[in-house]
Amino acid sequence: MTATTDQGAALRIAAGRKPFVEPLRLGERVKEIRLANQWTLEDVSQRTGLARSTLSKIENDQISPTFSAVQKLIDGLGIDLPQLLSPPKVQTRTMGRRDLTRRGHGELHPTPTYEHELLSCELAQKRMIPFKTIVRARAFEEFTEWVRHDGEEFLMVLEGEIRLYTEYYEPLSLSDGDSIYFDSAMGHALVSTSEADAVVLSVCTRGDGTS
Amino acid sequence: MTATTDQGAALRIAAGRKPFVEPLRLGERVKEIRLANQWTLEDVSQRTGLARSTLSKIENDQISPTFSAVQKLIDGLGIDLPQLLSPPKVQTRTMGRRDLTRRGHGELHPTPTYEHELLSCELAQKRMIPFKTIVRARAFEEFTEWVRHDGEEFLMVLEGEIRLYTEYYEPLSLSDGDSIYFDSAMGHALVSTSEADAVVLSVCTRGDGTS
DNA sequence: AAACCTCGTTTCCAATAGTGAACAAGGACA
DNA sequence: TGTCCTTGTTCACTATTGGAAACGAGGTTT
Repeated sequence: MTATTDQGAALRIAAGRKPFVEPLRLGERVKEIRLANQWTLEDVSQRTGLARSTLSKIENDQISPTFSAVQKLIDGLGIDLPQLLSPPKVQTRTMGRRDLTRRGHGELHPTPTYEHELLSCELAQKRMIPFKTIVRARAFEEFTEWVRHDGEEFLMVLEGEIRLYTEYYEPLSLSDGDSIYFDSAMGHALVSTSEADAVVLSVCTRGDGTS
Repeated sequence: MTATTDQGAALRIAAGRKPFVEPLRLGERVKEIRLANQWTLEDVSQRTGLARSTLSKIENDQISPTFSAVQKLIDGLGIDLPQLLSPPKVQTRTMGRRDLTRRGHGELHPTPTYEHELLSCELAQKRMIPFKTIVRARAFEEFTEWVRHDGEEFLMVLEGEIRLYTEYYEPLSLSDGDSIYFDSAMGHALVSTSEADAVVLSVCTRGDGTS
């Protein structure tokens, strides 16, 4: 009768991982979305190609839709599955944090070739890592190997002039105010080409958990 | 016959969003996972409570599993749905891209209060959005409402002096070289406090799919 | 090589999903 | 009030899924 008629299977499921099967009020969710858009069952039927009756039963948890039906739903409603499944939108969105760094008050990390100044290091869980770098290197030869890390990097020259060496491209000259965005898994290295050391601002994405 | 028998529905689907229905080789994916763990169909049957035969048919795209079956699959296999759906785990790690923007050659987006210059707009799929902004506003009152968007934002003052108003904090003054990192879902607004318009560099995280 | 496993596929049937039509239950309109 | 019209639910029926058992292809043991 119900959509979750499991009879004997329930026993076997016990061998599985989660003892309690998430109810996953899918129907409820669909209805929510439908009403939020002020659509009637007929409208959704048009959009999804599913019968009005079918939609009604899905919304009332009277049937467990076929996966192909779910597909029709998701691209009929113009949403994606995660959206359909995350029942509440309780995104527990961390918000309201902030972290100020006054000029010259970042955390210093000197290396032979660069002098890094980490910029917002009070904040622990952040998606970007900003830092100011004084480029000491004057020749590509000073690097023993490519600098390389997961994610992406944005870089803007604040002072002076640099030359950006990358693994797959010809070297590039950048002056004060120029900026570049690149995949940082591609080997890269910076040298100053101006008299004084150049200064650049970089922002890297954090190695995230999506992998 | 096949799992993707759509007949007339295809027409109506045209009214929807995506014209091409993602094949979504679900069966293929399941098999992949099964083999990766060196499980036999019987093993998976035990874990999921689905019959061997059913699993076989699912793997060979001979049937479109019921949503309840999919549920049994995901918690039987100990994975989550996104994982099941992202077809290849080869994240096709994009790498080797780059996008140079010379000073003053970004894409201009003027507003009453700000003058934005998008910085690396050639690149489509990127995790950060960098832009330079000339702050025209001189008073908080010029904003009709908080600026607010998902994700996080990093900001450094390049020229002049600004005052940063945020929803949950007292206003903050920032001078040339100062920087700040904050959750951009928190309402925020910038005004110039120097004689000339201030210039700031911002980098936002993209509204990602991790939700 | 015959008997016996194990694994994946296929077959057949019962259970259930999906459909169109019929059915209330409101609203609008005359 | 009575006649539409629209909306969501229920019904009767067909199409499809899901399960137990049969099957066929290797592999192992004897």
